[in-house]
Amino acid sequence: MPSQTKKKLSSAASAGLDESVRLEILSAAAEAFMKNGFAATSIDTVADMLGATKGRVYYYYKSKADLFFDVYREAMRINIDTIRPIAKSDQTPSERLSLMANAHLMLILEHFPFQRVATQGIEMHLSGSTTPEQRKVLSALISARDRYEQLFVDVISEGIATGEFADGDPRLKVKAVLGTLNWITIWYRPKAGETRQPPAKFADEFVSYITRGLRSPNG
Amino acid sequence: MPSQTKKKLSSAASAGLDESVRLEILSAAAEAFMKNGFAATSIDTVADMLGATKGRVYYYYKSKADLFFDVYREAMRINIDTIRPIAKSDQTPSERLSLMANAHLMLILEHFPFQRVATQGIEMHLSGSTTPEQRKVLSALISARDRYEQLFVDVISEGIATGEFADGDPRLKVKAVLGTLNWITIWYRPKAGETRQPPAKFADEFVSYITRGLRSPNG
DNA sequence: GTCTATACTAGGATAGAC
DNA sequence: GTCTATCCTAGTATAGAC
Repeated sequence: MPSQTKKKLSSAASAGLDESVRLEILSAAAEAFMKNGFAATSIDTVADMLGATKGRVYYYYKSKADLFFDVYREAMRINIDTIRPIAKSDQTPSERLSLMANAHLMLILEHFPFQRVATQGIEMHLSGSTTPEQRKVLSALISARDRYEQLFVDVISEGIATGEFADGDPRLKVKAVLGTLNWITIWYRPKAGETRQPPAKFADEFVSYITRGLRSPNG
Repeated sequence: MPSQTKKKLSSAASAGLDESVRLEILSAAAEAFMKNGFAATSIDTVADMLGATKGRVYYYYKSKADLFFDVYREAMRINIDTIRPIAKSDQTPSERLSLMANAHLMLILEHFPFQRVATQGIEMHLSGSTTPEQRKVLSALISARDRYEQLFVDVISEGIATGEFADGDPRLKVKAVLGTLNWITIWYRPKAGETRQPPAKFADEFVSYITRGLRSPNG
């Protein structure tokens, strides 16, 4: 029996349902959240972008918050998967950090809507009015973000230890570094057409600002 | 006739009405917008914080957008008034820039809700659905922000010219600098009680990161 | 000037048809 | 699985009393 229009597949693989549909919804949602923020985005709008109606969205996600959370989770997954190998590679701390900063910047540009959502923050939304299950999800996401930042903290701590980086609190330094980069999601607006343009110009400017900012004066 | 409960005063001074009430509303609004963002903030909430009802707020502001705009305007006013004198003082570009960065950081901490609102951005809200009058206000605010950033651009350009700062696009460098600082409004949450604590620890960390980041390698 | 209605709409969420 | 129809709440904004 070939040619069944893809049905549930192995119920094994499915925490959820049709994976490709889920991703389609996810990226429409990311774009909507990027443009209008969480509160101002309606499920109707997301559905419209898919040429569908609410029904479709609510079949995959039981609430707007869940949808938002899943966008955030996806962003963190991408980031950790990309940056971790660099953080763990065997180069000097300052070499690794340059590469990490550069890669993070590229991730921002390539997955702009997702990264923008990630910077909107999650704590602030749904103040108080969250269900217990959502609280659990929320804290899982927060700790994913912390794990991501920890990759940077570790490399910077090493660099301080070797004397490559200036003394100081590595956690604050990470905030400085990620602030430099994540702020891009606030002021930069990629033209609709241009995905994946590599604006080498500003990548270099930012990365060298960061590495100089960290480097020890007597390094 | 003494002891009139403060009435309209000289109608000359009043673009608006009672100034002190307006400021009270403004700072309650700033706090609400900081916590929940524009869309998720209701006028009822703002009124509650004042121990009043909507009526009071709508007497001073004809829409939520106007209220938001006024918070933003106030933030820019504070920033420009504080930073401009430093930018125009007669010290070396790198001295001035350190002072400007430090002052901007202090402004963030002292007027946290206002600064947080300023970083939420204004363009994004009310996409499309704005009245012509609001569009005018909006573009006035955007140009206030641009004037503020220009203070930094000018100093950095000078510093590049003198060789104190590394070569590169001054506009990008400003984004890097302000990103480092403004990002604080995203991750930092001041304890309810502590206004005006001067966490000298992290001020120094950030300011020296910034100055090293800008400085010419052979400076 | 501030309050208490009240009108009006957008939008989250669900039920049930197909 | 997706759609249509509907419920229901929250929240903007206004009118009119005090």
